[in-house]
Amino acid sequence: MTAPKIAVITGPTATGKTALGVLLAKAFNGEVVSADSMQLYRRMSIGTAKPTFDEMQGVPHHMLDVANPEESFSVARYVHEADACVRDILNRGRLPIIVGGTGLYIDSLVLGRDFAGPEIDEALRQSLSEKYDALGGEALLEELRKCDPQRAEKLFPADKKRILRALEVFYSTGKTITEHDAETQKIPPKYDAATLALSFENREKLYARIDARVDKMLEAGLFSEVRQLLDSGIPESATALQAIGYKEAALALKGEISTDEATALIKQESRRYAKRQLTWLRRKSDIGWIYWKDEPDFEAARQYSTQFFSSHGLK
RNA sequence: GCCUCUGUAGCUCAGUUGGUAGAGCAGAGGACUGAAAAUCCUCGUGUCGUUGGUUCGAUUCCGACCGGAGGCA
Repeated sequence: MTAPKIAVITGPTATGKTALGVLLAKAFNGEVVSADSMQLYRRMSIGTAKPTFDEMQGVPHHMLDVANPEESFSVARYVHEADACVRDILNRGRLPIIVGGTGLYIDSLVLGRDFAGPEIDEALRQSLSEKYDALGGEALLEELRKCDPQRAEKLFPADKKRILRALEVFYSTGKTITEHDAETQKIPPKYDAATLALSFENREKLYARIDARVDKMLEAGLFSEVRQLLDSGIPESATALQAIGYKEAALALKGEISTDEATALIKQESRRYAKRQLTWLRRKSDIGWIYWKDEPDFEAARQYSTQFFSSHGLK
């Protein structure tokens, strides 16, 4: 039994993934499955550059608007729901094209990762968090060292999230996260993905494009979108408010920083985000990279992509 | 025109009682298995404005010049 073939289009933010995804979906009888940790929230469209109705050009898109901003989402839930979409598309004889910039989501979906434990024990997470805040990172890292020295070795005291998660996995399943990871690594990839990544030949071009897109978002009404979210009473701790553009706009709306400062911050954070995305992607060897020179050249990309997908057995 | 202050890393500045210099920010690189647009780790050579002088040795002291800020006329 061989893994079903699917396509993936990824790359840092503002490189034209959405447009290329639609273009290829039309060429390959495909449907788009978004892999974006923020576009999946409803009422967050401008700041997440969510594809508009026109941009979709009739191509079905999945995993957009599947959660409310006040909900907390997770990779596990993404894999669960996105995988159902992918199977459904395959069953209907069409090609699933995963489009997005959230590397962890893409990898987890493609590899068919199974996450440790049935559900998050919110009470346990909460108590560990309080303990971390009270005793400090070194103390919790020491606690982890006693049950999972290998994992503790890799973590730094300040990495609260990962220390807590490692402890959480051990306390709720009795198995260390190291053991769990080793087991999931043995599982063969669930899908045979042909992965394309978009970027620019030089960093300045990418950054200029990001800056320009932020300006467009502001013109399109990012601030009023954020205002509406805040007025709807979503908690400040909501994952959705960690989105770049939203957290900074929220600060400005509360009067803590000026709109100019917010704008500059949004641009800077977006650039840093793109850098992290590149770091994530660079370690992967089996990616077909498309580097734009000045502007995206979708005709050239279509040719390259068609060839790339064909060589991976997609048609 | 005169006086005072000032010119050190992309930016803001510290410092060297004379032995060629260091922070924050910016930036770069990396990690990443249930918050991932999140979270975390690492990385600082630059004609110390230019040019003369003093000195074994000057970015540090002295002079001139150039640029900036303020004050007096």
